[in-house]
Amino acid sequence: MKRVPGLDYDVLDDLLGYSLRRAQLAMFASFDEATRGKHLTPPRFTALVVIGANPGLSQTVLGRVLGIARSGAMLMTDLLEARGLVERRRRPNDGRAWGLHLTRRGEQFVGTMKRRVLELDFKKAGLLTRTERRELQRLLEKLAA
Amino acid sequence: MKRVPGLDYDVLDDLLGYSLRRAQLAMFASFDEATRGKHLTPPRFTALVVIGANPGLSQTVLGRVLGIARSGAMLMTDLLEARGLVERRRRPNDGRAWGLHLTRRGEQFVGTMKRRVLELDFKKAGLLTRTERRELQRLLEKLAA
DNA sequence: TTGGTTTTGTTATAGACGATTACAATTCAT
DNA sequence: ATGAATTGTAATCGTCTATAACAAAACCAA
Repeated sequence: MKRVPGLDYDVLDDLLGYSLRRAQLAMFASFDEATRGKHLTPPRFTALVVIGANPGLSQTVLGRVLGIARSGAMLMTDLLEARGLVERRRRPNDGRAWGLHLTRRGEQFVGTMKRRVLELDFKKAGLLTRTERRELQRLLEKLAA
Repeated sequence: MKRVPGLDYDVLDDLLGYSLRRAQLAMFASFDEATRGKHLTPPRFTALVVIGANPGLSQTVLGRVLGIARSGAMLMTDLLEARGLVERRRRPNDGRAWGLHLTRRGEQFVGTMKRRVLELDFKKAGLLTRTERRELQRLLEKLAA
């Protein structure tokens, strides 16, 4: 979302929320570049990473992580399962919930994507010095808390 | 999107893009509080502010500001017009494009909303010192450039 | 144990939002 | 003057999300 030259943005330039949105769009472009052609989106990437780091978690928890309803987490799981990246396994102690796991192929895929996303994220953040980056992350954390 | 306790977020915690998203959600909550019951969204608010500050702009330019297609800018305009906040006026020198303007009611509404959104935005940003806020905005601008 | 409550996954449905495509009217350029 | 570009519009589609309802399983309280 390039700034339109010669346009008065009025109060928007004073809003932290708007600055955040603009910066986020810039980072989203990096994510896009890192995942081009892989049919990934930030939520899908988040899901894969979290499942990889927390094998066996339920769809309900996945929904909570992503901030969406259970039904949405289920559709997401369907998609990732259809692509052979994730599988549902029965839980021994709970017949209701599935446990989500990465398949071997999923693990390999996520590994590659993590590297590429990290790389591009750091490249874009390369506009900042290391000190600035750390400071930025600290301030953002403070806001989100 | 509250953090799920006891969950491993893996590489997500190292990604600037993810920190930005979390911070943005926090700010979005403020926006929500400021505009509760007014049927506003960030894009609608942006449209109203920009039309107010640049009377006579075209739907094409509005779309460019919002980062959406012309057809979407048109639907947005339809909505705001139906609510009596915006009106299309014929342009003397260009029979194709409409000029967008706030109605009197629109101006009043936007004025109130600007004050409230600014107020809540600053309140949320009150977690930061004035220096921190300025620094944060500077770093975000640098990223988005 | 039993009977009510809660949790989980699932299905169905609807709505918001944006993209793409195609088209007519107008303007622009050469 | 005529072909190209711009603008608004309409129609259609896809993606993502929410809500509501339901069955199966687990939990809990007496």
